[in-house]
Amino acid sequence: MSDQTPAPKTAITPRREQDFPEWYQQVVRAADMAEASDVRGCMVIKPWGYGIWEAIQQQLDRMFKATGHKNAYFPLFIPISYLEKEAAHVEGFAKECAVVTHHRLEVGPDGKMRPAPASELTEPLVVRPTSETIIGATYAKWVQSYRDLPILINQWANVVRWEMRPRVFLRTAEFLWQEGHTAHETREEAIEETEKMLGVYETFAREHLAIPVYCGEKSESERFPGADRTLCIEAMVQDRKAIQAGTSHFLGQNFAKASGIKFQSREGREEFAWTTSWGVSTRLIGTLIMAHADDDGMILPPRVAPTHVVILPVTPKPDTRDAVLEAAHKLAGEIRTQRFHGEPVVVEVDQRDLGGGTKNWEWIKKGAPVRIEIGPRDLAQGTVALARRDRGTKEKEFLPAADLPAQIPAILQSIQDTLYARALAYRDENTRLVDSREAFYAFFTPKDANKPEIHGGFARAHWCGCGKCEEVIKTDLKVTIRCLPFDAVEEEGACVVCGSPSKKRVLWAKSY
RNA sequence: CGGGGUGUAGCUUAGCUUGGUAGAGCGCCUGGUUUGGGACCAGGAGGUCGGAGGUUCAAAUCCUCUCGCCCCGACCA
Repeated sequence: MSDQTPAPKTAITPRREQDFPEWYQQVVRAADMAEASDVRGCMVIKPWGYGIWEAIQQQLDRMFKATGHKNAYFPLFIPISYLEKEAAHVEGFAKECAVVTHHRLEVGPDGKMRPAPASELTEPLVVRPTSETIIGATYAKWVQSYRDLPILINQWANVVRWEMRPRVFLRTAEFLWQEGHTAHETREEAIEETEKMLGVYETFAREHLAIPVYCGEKSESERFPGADRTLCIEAMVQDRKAIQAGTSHFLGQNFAKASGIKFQSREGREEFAWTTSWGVSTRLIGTLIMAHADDDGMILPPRVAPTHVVILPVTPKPDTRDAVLEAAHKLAGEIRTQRFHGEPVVVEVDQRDLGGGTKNWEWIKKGAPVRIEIGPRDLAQGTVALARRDRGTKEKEFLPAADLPAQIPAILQSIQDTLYARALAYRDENTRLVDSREAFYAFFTPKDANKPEIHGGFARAHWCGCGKCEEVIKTDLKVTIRCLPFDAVEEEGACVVCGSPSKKRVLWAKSY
């Protein structure tokens, strides 16, 4: 470090290129989004983080409703026997289940609380790691005729997966998500549903989260336990790793057979339903952070920001204080009459008794899209100072206060667009066509093995389709096939691992 | 669960090798000076040094056990 010119001071230490995982944690902390709890692997989502989740929820929910889905709620506890019904499913989730075995506590001989031996459950309950089985068992009761189909239901819930190595938002033992579960009369209809919901996720990621994603299908080894096909959206974040941002599964008749979702068809035959499931989780918040934040903290796409505009009254002298505050609230009121994508613009006047600089930096670190300062001089001149989080922290523009409210929606959209363009450019710069094994290994090998720099990215390379080649790469480089992208064109090629012929390129990357 | 590391105030940590029962910075509280900016000065609150046992006149410091956390692996939205 000593031989370098000092980098400009940033709000977050370390910077991204110094230590990305640590930077991530510091951004979460500086933005006051969440913190680790006393329960291992579980996080407390604080108001600013939860506000982002609420925005995600609200907007996705609207999209689900628009595609014909309704919300419902199913039990948190799943009888262990349900999980056993689908072989691949048990296999996939058994190792990470929290299990309830008792229903009462008592004081033991050592004076400490313990589960009362007499209260042991005849059948242990699993805390849902996902709800296919219990929802399947319920649907089985609901469905008798083809006229009962389709069932199009979504659930907003928490799930528990006992992960070994938790990371705030990205991998926690308990997390919040939505899981859609649908049942259909035909295979074609279920596949159409699976693809439609992936499309919803893609649109949401692009338009709301300002994150470009690749849509595609998982290879067999990465498929959801029990699914026939797993579709996904894959995003690139700033350490050039991939993160699965959403999945949509075509479950075939696997769960219908396991749960007994049968119906009498139009022809009078008894048939099994075709089911799907699809979900996104609080992991999206982690994805947002890693995709957009910079060395001064979070940068929120306006569409999912809990607060769009923060007004910071500058009150240096007691005699002008009241006038400044009044003007600030008046401006806030005017901006609130504006709409951004159909919703009122959310404005907060921060008049806490703290130094102006402190407050300004707090909002920078939280990633509020727009900060507006209004002080005595502005009052005299009829201006305000506007700062955008997608520009430099010191950059501010003095604008006539009267015209400002009407311009806010356009400014927010401009920030939204800038973030998307930036993320897209970054992803495209770091996505390569790779055609040889040597080039592939070189692409994914850091120059300094002891302290790996940010390297690699997405490689679009040919693959013969066999699991063995996939495994070799995973073992050697920790690189996996993220998906078989839908946009892949047919071309003659050779598998980068074994050289066998291949018709299409797949997407390879290190991943979260 | 395997390998490595670590545990001192809310956070970051000094002290531990050479035992003498804690020191700093940030944050917090109070007062004052400041004010288009993460300010300054003064005063103050806050720690049974992860826990249990042992050695000793005396343990944050030495020994034993135990628990938590972090990193690397296996697993994952």
